[in-house]
Amino acid sequence: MEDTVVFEEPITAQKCSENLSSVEDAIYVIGGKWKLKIIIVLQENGNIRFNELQRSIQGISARVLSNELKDLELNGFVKRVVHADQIPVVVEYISTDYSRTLKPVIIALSQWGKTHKRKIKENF
Amino acid sequence: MEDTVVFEEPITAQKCSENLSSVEDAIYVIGGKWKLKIIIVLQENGNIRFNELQRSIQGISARVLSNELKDLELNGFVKRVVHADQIPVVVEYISTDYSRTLKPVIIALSQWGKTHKRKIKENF
DNA sequence: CGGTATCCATGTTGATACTG
DNA sequence: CAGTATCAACATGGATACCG
Repeated sequence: MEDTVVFEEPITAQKCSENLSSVEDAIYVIGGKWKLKIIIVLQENGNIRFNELQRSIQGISARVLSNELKDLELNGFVKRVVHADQIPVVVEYISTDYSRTLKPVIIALSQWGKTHKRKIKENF
Repeated sequence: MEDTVVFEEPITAQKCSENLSSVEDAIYVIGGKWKLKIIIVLQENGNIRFNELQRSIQGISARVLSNELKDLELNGFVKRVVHADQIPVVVEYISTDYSRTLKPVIIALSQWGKTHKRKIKENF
């Protein structure tokens, strides 16, 4: 009548409202069209400059990127580093340790996205 | 020239653009403020009616819920079941097997959200 | 280069009312 | 109950120009 082995966190009814609120919190900070993408590119590159970053992310405008970066910085996912010793001043963005805690989320999303794409292709 | 053991998908530079595009695909279908929440509630309940669902999801309006459900149905995450034999007609929404493939994503987001909330509290 | 300011088009949402 | 229609309010986003 009962599973003897629990191999992964099951989605139980009790857990679920908790789940819901945690997922809500997560979506609140890393949701939206761009945030995770920026975080991924930043993790890929170690350090990257504004225009380079903009070029890396298809379709984002300077204004939106600028706003997103401010947001991400406030929440501790990104660090803005200014090299004032160079002229013209060089600004670099780097990902933080905290942004690396998102790795499991990124992996899960990436894997799901990959199989989803496969599924979509099969249906045509 | 080939890895003999792959123990977890590492975030490497080569993998990353692939990552990026997969995550993009995922966000495209399950992104936004409501979709994942609806999916979670549906998975929790097995079957649930429209107004019940609306009450379960804090702050969503009937119009938005209706649109989201249509979208989710189109993408195979939700099934709309009409019990025409009852008067007035009862409509129930149930989650599909395909929506269950999102379990790892939900778990990852939920766990991250939980520790994030903890972190935020500590900083005050 | 690394942004910001402004304007404007478009999209999204909320409130309310209404229907079968 | 299970939505839909309508309209107004607001948010978001692109385009362009501009600045230090």
